[in-house]
Amino acid sequence: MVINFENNENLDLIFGALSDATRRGMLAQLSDGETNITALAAPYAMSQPAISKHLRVLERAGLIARSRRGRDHYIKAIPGPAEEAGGWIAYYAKFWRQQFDDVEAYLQANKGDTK
Amino acid sequence: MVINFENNENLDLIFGALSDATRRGMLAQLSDGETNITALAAPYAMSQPAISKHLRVLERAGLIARSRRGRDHYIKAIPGPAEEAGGWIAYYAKFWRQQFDDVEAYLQANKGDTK
DNA sequence: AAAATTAATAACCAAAAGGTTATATATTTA
DNA sequence: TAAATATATAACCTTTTGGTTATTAATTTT
Repeated sequence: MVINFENNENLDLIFGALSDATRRGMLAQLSDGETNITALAAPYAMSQPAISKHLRVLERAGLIARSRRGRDHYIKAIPGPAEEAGGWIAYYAKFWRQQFDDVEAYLQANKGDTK
Repeated sequence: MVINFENNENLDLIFGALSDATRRGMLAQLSDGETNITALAAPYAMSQPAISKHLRVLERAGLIARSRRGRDHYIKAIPGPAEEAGGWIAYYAKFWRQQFDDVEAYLQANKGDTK
């Protein structure tokens, strides 16, 4: 199965969601396991609706799932989408790295040359 | 050396830069090597200033470098920052995946249980 | 020297992002 | 049942983003 990275709208949402420190912090916190929103919000000096919006962004990107138990909403991380985004980076970074190192090697090899 | 992922403003810029399909397309194209801006812009149905702005975003994120030869600007990808962002994902995805699979395994194990 | 090409910059616009306060809804606790 | 708690939604505001056209600057080609 070849991954189709081109024109993938999911990647817009996933990378967009990851581009904010508050949301990355929430995801980091979720590496300890499922939490309710109040606990997730605790570290941030912002209003409750702001937290709610950040969670919607993460949800829309498919990075989290929500389940309700009474009045509490429990949030957990879903690994798939982030892995997909990580895959995009890993795929292309290999090529960039290759060229980068090639140029380095070339410069190194021709270091003592006269003009 | 332990990487400090917390409160890393670079990640804002890097993930933000990666959240747009045009910019991802440019980076993908740069996996073939250095190109001038005209060639880089060719696939996109947008004005030249728009291209210029996308390149500034990539540059600000540290994802590309520019060198001038005459009137041409040549662009190449710099692998480091993207690798850093990939590292962030890889680091946390491991935890998310672990929990995700643990829950799966639990549900599987208790499949036939009566209430 | 004039025309063409490559790219940046300025000024503008609409939509999206990230925040706020006020209010509503559901559930739990006292 | 009344109060407290957990969360969402609505309405609003400011800044950022992604695009445009018009213009400018530098270089190359004719």
